Amino acid sequence: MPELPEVETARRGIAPHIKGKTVSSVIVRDRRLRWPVSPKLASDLTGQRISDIDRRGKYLLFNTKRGTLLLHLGMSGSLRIVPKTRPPEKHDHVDIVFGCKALRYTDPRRFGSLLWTTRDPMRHRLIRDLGPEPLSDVFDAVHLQAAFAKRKAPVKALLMDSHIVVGVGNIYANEALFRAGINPKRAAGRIALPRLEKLVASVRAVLGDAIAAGGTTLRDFLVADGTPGYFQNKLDVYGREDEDCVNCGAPVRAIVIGQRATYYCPQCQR
DNA sequence: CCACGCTCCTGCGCGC
DNA sequence: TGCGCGCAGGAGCGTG
Repeated sequence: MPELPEVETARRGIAPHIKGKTVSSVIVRDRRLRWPVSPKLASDLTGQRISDIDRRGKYLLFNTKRGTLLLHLGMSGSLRIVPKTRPPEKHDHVDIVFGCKALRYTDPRRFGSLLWTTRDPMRHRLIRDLGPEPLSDVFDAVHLQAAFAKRKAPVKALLMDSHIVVGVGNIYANEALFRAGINPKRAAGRIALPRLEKLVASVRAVLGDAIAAGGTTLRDFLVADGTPGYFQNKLDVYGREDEDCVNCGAPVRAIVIGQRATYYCPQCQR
């Protein structure tokens, strides 16, 4: 499941291959994604030059003079640079062709999306109301304090709410709360400022570490596939039910919050 | 405004 | 070894 570090790694991986390049054609083999790929996508995109690739939360924004392609990898989406003649495999939904190379979008579970917009992408309804980037200065304890005020929902659920802060998926929410020593069930509105500061630092550290790890394993190009891959062996609690807490040795507990698997140390996290 | 639950989908792990 | 069941999960959206 691509989370923000994986999306950022994907962005950095593909950008050198397509920045400044002009789309020669678009092949849509399977329109079925979270929202059906528009029949007009090919004509909208063909002939456009990709000026740059931005990221907002887990959305990648492929900017052109005429409009922007908003791309979300969903749960199982991935992007690869392939020779345009490489035969497609199962779940290869879309090729965006640049000369002899193609940017190939693959998505078995079809939770991803490709949307074309001619308006200011920052005003697009999917982008407009997103919370701050977790690695920016806007994301700080005071912001969390305001967003959490009077909220009784578990802090983990709100930490994963993209309207409060973008890019913190299930795995990193678990990890950040562990590092901050905060119980994931705790009512968000009942966490004092100093602990929110610790949470902010933990979110930054967890995501920053993962991006750095992705950067170091970046090969000839990139992937954004399944699990955190390169980061997997650095997980302290996620997926470690009944194993020893790396901090105190108590067994890691697994519960469900908001229908999502939640792992924490009942000793270290209060 | 807020809380919560439903939904989409397929690969994979597990139990038998 | 094979089969079938159920889980996993981002995030938009509907409901109360």
